[in-house]
Amino acid sequence: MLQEKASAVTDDRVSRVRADGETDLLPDQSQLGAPTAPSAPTSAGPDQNIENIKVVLHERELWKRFHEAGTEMIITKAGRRMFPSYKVKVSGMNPKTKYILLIDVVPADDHRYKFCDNKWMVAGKAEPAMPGRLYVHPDSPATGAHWMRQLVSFQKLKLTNNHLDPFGHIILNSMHKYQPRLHIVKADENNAFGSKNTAYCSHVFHETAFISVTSYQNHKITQLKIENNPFAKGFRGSEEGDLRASRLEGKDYPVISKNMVRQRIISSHSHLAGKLRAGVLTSHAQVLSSYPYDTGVSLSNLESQDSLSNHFPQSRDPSLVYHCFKHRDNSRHLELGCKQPYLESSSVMSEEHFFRSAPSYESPLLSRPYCGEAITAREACMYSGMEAQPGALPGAAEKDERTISPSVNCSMWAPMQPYSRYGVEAVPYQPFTSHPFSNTTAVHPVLPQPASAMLPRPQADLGVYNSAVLQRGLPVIPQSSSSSSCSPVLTGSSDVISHQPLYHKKSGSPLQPLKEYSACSSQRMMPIGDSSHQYQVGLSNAGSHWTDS
DNA sequence: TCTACCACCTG
DNA sequence: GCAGGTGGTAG
Repeated sequence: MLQEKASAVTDDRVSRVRADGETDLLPDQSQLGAPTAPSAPTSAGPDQNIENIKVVLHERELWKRFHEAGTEMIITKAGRRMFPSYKVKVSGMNPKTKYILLIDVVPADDHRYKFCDNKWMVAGKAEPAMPGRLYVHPDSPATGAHWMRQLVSFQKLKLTNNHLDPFGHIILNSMHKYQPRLHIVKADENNAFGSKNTAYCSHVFHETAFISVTSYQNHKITQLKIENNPFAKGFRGSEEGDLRASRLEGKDYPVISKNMVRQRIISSHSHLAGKLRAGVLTSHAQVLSSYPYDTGVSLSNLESQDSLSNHFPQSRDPSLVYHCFKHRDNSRHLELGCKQPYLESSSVMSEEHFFRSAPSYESPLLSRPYCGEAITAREACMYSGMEAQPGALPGAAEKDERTISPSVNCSMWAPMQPYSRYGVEAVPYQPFTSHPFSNTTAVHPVLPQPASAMLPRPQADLGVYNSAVLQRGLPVIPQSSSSSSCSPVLTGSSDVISHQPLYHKKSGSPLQPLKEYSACSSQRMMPIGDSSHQYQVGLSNAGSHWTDS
């Protein structure tokens, strides 16, 4: 089900994940001017060659076209797919090793934007981050051979602005900038990760960054979508799609849409105003400089190309950053049963400041009291084990190369930081004290009640696999158009949280993947389909900088 | 700014 | 024929 036919990806840039640890590896430090040496992905351990994995973004040229115009992604209550779709070509995997591929979408910065004068501008502080969720590829876990055989498509991933989304879609705030990230996790013997020697790599393609909107702001983006998205074909064939609009209104002549009128007016006004003000058209310079998290690192060679042309205020550099981590912790067995067991969703809210600063999020879903420690914990990660349930996932057997996860229960929970912050504050190869995806240095054992337990929906229980994990886990701040990171080794702090059940399930509510819900008569459960692959991640907020609004 | 609905389209 | 993905539009 994944993937459409594999197609050439020659135009895509290969992520610089190099086994030899060459320049492709761009640890944070290097970006910050620190010594780069040690950043080589820790290839510690036998068969830990996850750092050799290369990922090429499919249709990179298309992504770049969008990026240059300032990519916008529609978010709706029901969930909207991304276009272009996130598809990658993976190579360098061990054909027989099982991997889990997942995506998370993290804030690119802590700003809220507005589309003004035909360009995006910072419009204030970002809203508190939405509950972080992960989208685990439906084929996970699968062997390297499986992943490398064809394109890996995440086209079914959906974005929503519904804070209480019951479908497991990735929740975002409108008018905020986000950065999707791909994570490749080496599944352990139980088709999960978190146990000893678990390693993962993260890949960030900066051209996939976007601003979430409820309706398109930039007409260029609208046109790019119409021109390239097959589902929007009905809007093609006439001057800027106006003819179709006309037809919809029962007219034979083109009708100029509000959007176009607005943009045309804005455009001309901007053009004029710019000339009047400075004698030249406005540039993005001021916007660029407004980024607090701009590392100020030299926008190197690789990146500047798009940062200059991008309509987004750029906060980082487009080159490829690579980071690898290896989870050493033996103490805990963190399982991600993508195919089988879906993890119960963990609480989305993990930080006290979140509640203080963002009361609006205190929905019934999230308002459960947390224990003090949990509240203060900024980087808590949680893992909880669960009974194996082999074969629970229908259809799993059909996939020859994939294995059924005997048991799963994994949940990570930590605050999310704006993506770009990593470049500024994160320490690249800092040993993980918690989850592989977490780059936090401190993990607090206490966890809040899972908000998911109160979710009135099916996927609330699903794998929620907190991504804060991922968020924190990606230390790197890619300053390049694409970046990768491999985890050094997780230093076993996972057990710190391991003894704490992440979920407090209602009795009778099995911790299973949503997929199974369809076959399960358990209350609150209902079939959801693909969305089950989207996991809730920990809350994303991280710091005081999110506190506002 | 956001939502629900629409006609049109793909698969 | 159907389910579901599109952007446009009214409100």
